[in-house]
This record gives sequence, structure tokens and C-alpha cells, in this order.
Amino acid sequence: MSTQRPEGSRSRPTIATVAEAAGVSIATVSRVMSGSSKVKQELADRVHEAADQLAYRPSRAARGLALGSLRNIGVILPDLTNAYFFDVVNEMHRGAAENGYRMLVADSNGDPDEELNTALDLLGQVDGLMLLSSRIPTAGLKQLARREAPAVLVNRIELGVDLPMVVADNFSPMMQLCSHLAQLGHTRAVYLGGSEFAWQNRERWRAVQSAVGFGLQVTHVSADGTVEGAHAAVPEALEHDPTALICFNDLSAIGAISALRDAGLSVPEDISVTGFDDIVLARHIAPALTTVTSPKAQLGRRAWDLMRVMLDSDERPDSPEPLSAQVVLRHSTGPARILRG
Amino acid sequence: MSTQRPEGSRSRPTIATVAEAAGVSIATVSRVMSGSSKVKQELADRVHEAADQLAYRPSRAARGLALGSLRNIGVILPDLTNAYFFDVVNEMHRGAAENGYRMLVADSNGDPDEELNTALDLLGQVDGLMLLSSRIPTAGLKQLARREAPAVLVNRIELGVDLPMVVADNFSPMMQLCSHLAQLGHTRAVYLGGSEFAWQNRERWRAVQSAVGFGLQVTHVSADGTVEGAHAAVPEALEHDPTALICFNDLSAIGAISALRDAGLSVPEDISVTGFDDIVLARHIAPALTTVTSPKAQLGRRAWDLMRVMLDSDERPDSPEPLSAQVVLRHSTGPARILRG
DNA sequence: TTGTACGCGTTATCAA
DNA sequence: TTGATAACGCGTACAA
Repeated sequence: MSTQRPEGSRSRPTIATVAEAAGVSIATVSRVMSGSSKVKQELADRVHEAADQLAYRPSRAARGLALGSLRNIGVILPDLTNAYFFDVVNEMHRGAAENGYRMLVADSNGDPDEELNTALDLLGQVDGLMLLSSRIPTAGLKQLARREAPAVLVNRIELGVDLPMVVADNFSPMMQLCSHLAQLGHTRAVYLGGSEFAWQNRERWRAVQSAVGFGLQVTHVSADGTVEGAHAAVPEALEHDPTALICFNDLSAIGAISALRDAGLSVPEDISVTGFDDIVLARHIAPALTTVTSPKAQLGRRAWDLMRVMLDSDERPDSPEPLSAQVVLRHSTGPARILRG
Repeated sequence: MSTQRPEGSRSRPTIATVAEAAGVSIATVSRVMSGSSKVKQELADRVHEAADQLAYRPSRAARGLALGSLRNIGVILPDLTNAYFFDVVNEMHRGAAENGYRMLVADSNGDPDEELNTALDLLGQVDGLMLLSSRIPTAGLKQLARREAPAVLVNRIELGVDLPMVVADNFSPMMQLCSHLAQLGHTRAVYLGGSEFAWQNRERWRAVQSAVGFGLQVTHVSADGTVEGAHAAVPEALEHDPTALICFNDLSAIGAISALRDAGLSVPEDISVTGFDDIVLARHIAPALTTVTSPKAQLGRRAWDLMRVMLDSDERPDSPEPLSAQVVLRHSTGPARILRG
């Protein structure tokens, strides 16, 4: 079972190896491989055969050097395990692939410093950067904006930063969620927050605060937008005696419901819970989550469109209007129960 | 030969730009940037200053060409949304980072053809390949094994393929799961399968089949290991009147429980359900899943150790023994109910 | 310690 | 149509 290499070459075959094997010049091989110029059929066949034979694959490093671009797009996001991002990235991916780009996706763990570092680092090998729910401080963003490589901000609006931004409306659906809760008779709720660095968290909290208008009093409890983070934050939330938990996102809601169950509370009988994002799981857990469907695919698509413009034209396109998002009522919310006490 | 460029330095600074700005040679800049050789403090400072000033980042393409390696490791997995893989990859990542490697992770969507293609494609820019729960047919694997770049197979054993393989024991924990079910009085179950191309699925099914010894009769129903795939397969599963559903993995179990609920059945009162993998969610959903804790981190660690050996020594290490995995009893399984009529 | 010059594998520009 | 050959940006012998 020892590996038998084709006779001769020990290391990776290069374009020269193929050229020699096919009895042509490297220029011809290059032309055949890229399919650009016209090459006589017979030579092309010889080249293909030799290439297959040698299992030749062009070196991306060399090609990148010659072309001045690796044709890579870097994607940075805070949490790879959050299915929400997956849907967004998938759509970007489709667009990128159509245009011959590949994506390098990196998880920043939600840490602003790590995120900026990977962004800077990625810059050495990508033609553009997609920043999803970025936690990078404004100054860092400006720094990035000054670079030659294009970047687009997804799920974040940062005034004064010269970068195209694509977002979904977080404010109004969150208001609607609150209104829904108010109509069910809730007057006292807790907002179980996401990362303090996340724009979406600020937006959602801002919307929640304005819900006093509906007669809904909401206090803020910090968490980090993960299942376990939310789970751990529930005891603190319960100290405020809420009849409803407004969670930053679906993952948080899942963690919260789990903790509530641990505390002997049932949802929505004892307490209502809302999510945000409408990830696949949202409808499959018990109780199914009342949440907000973000237009994930649209977000990804728009982001890529913007990126493409920058890649091709070297100019900064304007940011499109926020996309709208709808509230989905399911079974994690119900009539407010009389306060315990 | 200085300004061939129009207005200012619109394009990326190169090592030469920095050298000129700092008044040193490119060799010195290179030495400072890589921190390898000794350079007089003053010059080093000048270089750093110039580099910062120009926001210089070495081109990975150029460095890769010069070094003969991009220092990239490719990771291919069937489903990025499955938190199981995330834990495995995270540990690989740690190891890789320590050794100055970066990871390019790609999702194959569980499609064997797409997987082989991305593998081949990645070969142009990586020093090694990590194949997680690979669906590539044996022939393709052999083809990969013949290449110069090292590769390690995770979650799969394929005899006759000259590649190191790291797996967890799937067979015995699945047997234990069945035994547990048998002890609860179950006699008729359905195995809700994963991808037919997955080794783990074959292993688990093999274990399940041997459970006849416990008096547990299990029939096979196909699914794909996703929440929605399992959800869709449940109606077919119910035709066999099972008192238990043995799911390929946790995601499947979640989807199955959801479908069961839709059908008016409650878990575990009406029917028991088991998962596999023990992803984070497993303990947070209702009912908490009876499942198997795979040693995800260990798997990732071992895989990286193997990779490292191959990277450094150019020889194929032996595959280590399978890791063991434990059954975790939670609340999705219970006493068998009398069969519905 | 620092600098010069060459090589890495490809693509692109010329000639032939 | 094909073939030499000059970039591309960086690392590194080898020289100074």
C-alpha cells in the first residue's frame, strides 16, 4: 500500500513539468488550462492528457502573484454555529462562485480585537472583506475603509464610515413583537441582550425601550447571544419578576427556555419568550418560537452585489435601504400570567 | 523608477515601498517582518514605522510562492450548521494556529461529487487536507491519497486507503443505546438514518442491526442527518409502528421530535427518541436528548497531531485506536408504551 | 549586520 | 497559433 508516484518528479508538478511532458511551451499549457486563447486541438489534447496524467493543479500562489489577486473574498462573522449566518453566507457564496471568487470564512468568536486582527490579516490574501455583524470599533472600521480592498458591512450601520452597509430593519419588527406582548397583557419584561458590541443588539434594545409606549416596562439583562450564555443569564433575569423574556435572538431564546424549565417555569403558561432571526430550529423546538424572520438570503445577495460593484469598478456604491423583516407568531408567547409574588 | 502610478499610492504597498520609505533594503524589511534574523534596533524601528504608516501587509501569494507553501490547511465537511463539526474543527484550529497554519473550511453539502471537486480544487492552495465525515467514494480517496499533499480522514475508516484515519467508536455506544431501549421494554424501533454515504451511518446502522440480540427489532428508514430531513422522514417511520426512534444524530432527533409532536405523539410517553453526538442543543431542548457524547475535541486534536507529523516528516503515520464515546441518558427515552392498534 | 540578486509558478506581452 | 521572456512580491543564499 505504499504510494507509487509517477516516475521522476518527487514534488508537485508545475506548469513546466506538464509542458515538457506534452512537448509544448509553458505558455501553451497556461493557455490551455485557462481556456482563454485559441490553441490547436491536438496540442490542447496533449496538454490535457499530460496534466491529468501528472495530476497537475496550478499553484494558486503563483497565479495570485501573476494576476495580482487570489480571487478570494474574506468573510468574518462572530459565530459560525449560529445557523442564521450560514444562510446569509450561503447566498453570498452563490454569488461569489458565479463570479469565480472563493470565500474564506473566519469566526471571530465575537471578540472585537480578534476580529480586527483577522480582518487585517485576511487583507493579505483577499480581494474584499465581508463583515457580518461586526464588533469592530468605529475607529477600526475607518481604518479598514481607508484600505484599498473593498469591504461591506452586513448587519450594522455605522455613520461616518465610508463603507457600504446592508441591514434588515431591526427596529420595527422588534416594536411589533413588543406590541404583541403588550396586547397579551404583559407589562413587565426583561430584554435578554446579545453582545454589547453588536449593532443589532443596540437596535433591538432601542426598539424594546420605546415599548413603554405600549405600557410594557422592560429591563435589560446582559448575555451574549449564545444558547449557554442566555441559559446562564436567566436567574438574573428572573429577579425582575418578568412575565415575558424578550431575547436577542433565537439561540438565546432556546437557552432561556431551557433555563426557565430548570426553574420549574413553563413557556408560555408561566412566562412568554420571544426570539429573533427565525433560524431553522425555531419552528422545531417546543414550544415553537415566536420570532422575526430576517431576510437572510436577501441580505447575502445584496451584500454580494455591493461587493461586486466595488470589485469591478473601484468605487463605493451607496448603501441600499434596510430590508424589512416580519414577525412570526408561534407558541412561545401567550397571555400574561398574574405576577408571582 | 518610482512613480508609474497616477495620483498617489492607490494600490497596495509592497515590500519595496516600505524599504524605500524606511531607507533600507527589501531584505531588511523582510527580516524585520518575519522577525527571524537579527536587525539593528534602529533600523527595525524605522521599518515598523514605515510599515504601519503605509498599512503594509505582505502578500500571501508572493510569500506562498517564495516559501513553496501558503501554510493553509483545507477542511472539508458535509454540514457547517451542525455544531458537532464546529467543536471538532475548533480544536484542529487551535493546533493549526499554534503551528502557524490557517484553515480554509469548506462545506460540501454532503454531496460526494462536490466534495471531491472542492478537495481537488483546494489542493492548489493548501498543504494538507482534513476530510471530516467524508462522502468521497473509495476510488476518489485513493486518488487523493496518491497526491503529494497529506490528508487525514476523520470519522471514517476505509480499508485499503493509504491515509491516516481518526474515529470515535460508533458501534458500542450505539449498542448500549439499543440495550437501554430494550431494557425499557422496547421491541419495535425504527432507525432514522443519516447520509447513505457516511461511514458513521453505516457503523451505527450495523450496531443497531445487531440489537436483535436484545430482542429489539429495528427497521431502516432513510433520511439525511438534518433537522428538516428527519422531520420529513417521520411519517414513513411511523408506518412501522415503532415505540422508539433511533436517530442518526442529534439534529435528526430534534427534527424527528418536532414531527412526532405534529403527529400528536409525545416523547417519551408515546415514543422514545435517541440522538447521537451530544451537541450543545441536546441538553437544552425539551425533552433533553438521550444521546452519545462523542469526544469531539479529542478527535480534532488527534487529527491535527497526525497532520502535523505528515507535514513535518513526509511520512504516513499509523492510525490510532478509535476513541471511546459514552451514552448519556436524558429524558427523550422512557418505558415502551403498548403498541397502538 | 545589511544589501544584491536570484528563484518560486503563473500570466501577459511580444516576436516569430 | 506558438514560444521566449518579463513581470508579480517575497524569502534567502551569498557577498560585502
